[in-house]
Amino acid sequence: MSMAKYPFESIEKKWQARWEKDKTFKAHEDPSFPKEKRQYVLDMFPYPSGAGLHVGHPEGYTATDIYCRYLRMQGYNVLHPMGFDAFGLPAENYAIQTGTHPEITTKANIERFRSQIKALGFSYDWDREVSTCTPDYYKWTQWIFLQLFKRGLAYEAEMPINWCPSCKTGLANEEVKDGLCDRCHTKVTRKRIRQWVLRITKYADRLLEGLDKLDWPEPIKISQRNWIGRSEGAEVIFGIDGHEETLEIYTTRPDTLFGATYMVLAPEHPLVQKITTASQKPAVEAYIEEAARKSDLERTDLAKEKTGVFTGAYAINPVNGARIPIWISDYVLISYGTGAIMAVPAHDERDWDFAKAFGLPIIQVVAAPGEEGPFDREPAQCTASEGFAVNSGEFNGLQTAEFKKKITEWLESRGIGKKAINYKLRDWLFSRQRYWGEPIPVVHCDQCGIVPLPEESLPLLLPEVKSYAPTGTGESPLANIPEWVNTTCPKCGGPARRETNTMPQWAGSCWYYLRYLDPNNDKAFADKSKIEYWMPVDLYVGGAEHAVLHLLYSRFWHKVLYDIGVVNTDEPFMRLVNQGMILGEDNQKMSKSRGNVINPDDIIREYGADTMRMYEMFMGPLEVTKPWATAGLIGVSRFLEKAWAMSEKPLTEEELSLEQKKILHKTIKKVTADTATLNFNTAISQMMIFLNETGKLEKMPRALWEPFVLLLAPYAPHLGEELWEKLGHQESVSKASWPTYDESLTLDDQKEIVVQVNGKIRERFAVQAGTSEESLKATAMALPKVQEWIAGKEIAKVIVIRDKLVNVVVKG
RNA sequence: GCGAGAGUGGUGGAAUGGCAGACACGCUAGACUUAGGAUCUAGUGCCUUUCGGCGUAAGGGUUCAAGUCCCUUCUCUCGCACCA
Repeated sequence: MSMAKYPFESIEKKWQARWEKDKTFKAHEDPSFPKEKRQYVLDMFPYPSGAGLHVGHPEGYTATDIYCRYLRMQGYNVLHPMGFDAFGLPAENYAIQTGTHPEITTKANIERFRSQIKALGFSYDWDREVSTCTPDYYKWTQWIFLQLFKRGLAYEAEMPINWCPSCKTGLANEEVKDGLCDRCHTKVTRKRIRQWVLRITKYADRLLEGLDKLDWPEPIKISQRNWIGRSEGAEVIFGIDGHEETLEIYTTRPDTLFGATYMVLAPEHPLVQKITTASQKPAVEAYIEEAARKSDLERTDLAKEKTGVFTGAYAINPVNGARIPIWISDYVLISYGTGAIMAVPAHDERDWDFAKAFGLPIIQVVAAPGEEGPFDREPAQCTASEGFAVNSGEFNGLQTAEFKKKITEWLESRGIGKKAINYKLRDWLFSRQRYWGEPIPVVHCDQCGIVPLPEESLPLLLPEVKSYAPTGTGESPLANIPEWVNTTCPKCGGPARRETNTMPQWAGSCWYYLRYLDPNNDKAFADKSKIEYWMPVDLYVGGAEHAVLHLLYSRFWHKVLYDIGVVNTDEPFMRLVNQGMILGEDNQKMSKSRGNVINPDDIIREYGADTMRMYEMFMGPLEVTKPWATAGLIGVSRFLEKAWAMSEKPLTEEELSLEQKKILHKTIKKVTADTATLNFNTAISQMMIFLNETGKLEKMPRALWEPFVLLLAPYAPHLGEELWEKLGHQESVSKASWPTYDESLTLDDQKEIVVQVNGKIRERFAVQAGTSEESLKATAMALPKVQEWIAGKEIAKVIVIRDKLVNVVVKG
């Protein structure tokens, strides 16, 4: 007899319609749930691309969905929303090509995404859906910007920035990877342009410290720490021979001051023009020009030889009065520290390379512990490690750490230096010269300067434009609409011009988790009581690619909102889990060009959403990168068919046998523990074991089947509902209680004891659980096999582990 | 270069320091049936006729006992990358 394919198409359609109609998963701020019985479980919302949902999306979404359904059945009030990160370049680039308004494209894409997501049966509260591109949403993005502005955290600056010639917009440092645009992989160039910048550096320390209390994957925390890149050192002032000006440098190794044999300024350093001697001027100017032309990629190419030019000027080392040449080189960055360094070639790899290239002197000032001189010759190699001081006058012999402290004090007492802290983190370049983003709500007034729009006037709507093409001059297409640009100053009423830059895509996603709390509020971004009720987010699941972008920006905004007093915690996301990437069947990243893309729609059509969901969870641990295998999907599909077939068998009301109770309670225990810890693959495996063991039954006892259906329901929610209904229940299975287990029924009363001789398994025997060590030992020793193996040998000792093993250790 | 993570059957993957390979795919044989990605039964790490031996990237160590802990090396993946 062939097994009937279970009718997933009709079942899934039926329950999706039911959930929608009944608003089964609508979340209410019900005060009867105590704080610890409320959970905010958040997915990273998708950018609704034209390509539709990718198999990667359902992975994280299924994980949180199973977890949420489990929590609800455990008596939690759960907030589980979904929305769309809807501003962004692809829709705008499409608009440039076709003239279709990005809003139209975006809306269509959102429709498609929403229906694809709904087809997977996730238990979102769809009444809370948000899109970052709607005016009622971006009104509050603009409002937050105004709060940043008022606190001096948003400022205008004209500075050289990362410029993507293809996207025709500026990029934040975080959006540049290997010197290429993170989005289109075009080589990033530098461009000097008027920008809006957010003072994230002011929060560097708090962003760093806040990490300690977060339950986040350690690699993500490390990435953020590295990105912030806090370092402690000293600023030291060098005199310049024949000049009034002084040269300030930053170093983390003030203990190597005596080893400074030359200085290097970034080509852009303002002192360069002043100190360059007439004879060096042509060479210096040429070098500066060349450096300016280079892309960041060319400039930071490690493989390349060090380049540089002597300025003709000399600095005076404050510790010993030495007169040392001042060079310029592009290996020194204008944007870090003071844009100038003292070069200690003996103890810094970069300086060493430079000194070798230009024949500059190298003086050893740090010796390894135990190293014996002489120290008066040029060292054979560069070492950055710590040790004790040599060639450092009165400081000779001091350990590195102590020397650092002493010399910093020494410099400080003479007013020529001080302790200093630096960060790699730069302020966040926040403006984009593009159309499809939130307009920045300020005007430029000749009388009043930069004037923020009054909060009551928000949202400042994105106007219609004739052409979406970037001007390429560093201004957005908005600049081409005089009737929009020309306005009046809200302060003095005089003529003023609107800001034509827009915000980056990150702006909307910085705070969307707050809007879900109260998505229709037009008085505030969210009502305080609702923030109190749900925040912070208990579990946040998404891809690791947002390690430093979204997750750092969000934390920054959240801290600002906390400082203003409008949110209740200074961190938004307490626990973070990264789902691993799903590769193609060929073990390569899925991509159109490789032709290995799996479309979720096809899988759902052929196997059903429950199979799709469950297979993605069965593939392996959530956090791990793993390849898709449609062959493996069949195993899950068979399992669900088996479950369906089981439900077709007659139901009995008889008592369970002890064996049946045991497999049931073991299964409840394992599935409960593994679902709570997001170990879905092993939970599914246990459910398979359950069905394998009970599958032979001709009739199904209700007491065995009902709890199993409850366990299955979060994983295969449509089938779960159908099976629950077939059991005679009126209410949704999601309203039922999670089954409990009796610990004593999960334990075996017969144990197999392994007998080893010298650690090798030689025999086994069965025994009542809890049998004493003495008894186990006696039984084991008496076994003929064991006797054979130990014959004629001296017994050194016998290790006995209750319920597990006996290991006889023999000599000879 | 620095940092993080990972290397287990033909495949995806299981294993509080205590039976390596659960579960699933695939494969082999058989049953049942006709064509349903069927289903059911048995088997399936390698070597060996058996006894047994060997096996978790490689090598060493700790331990009665190591996939698991420690050291060295190799390979792969992902971040960061002249930040002084």
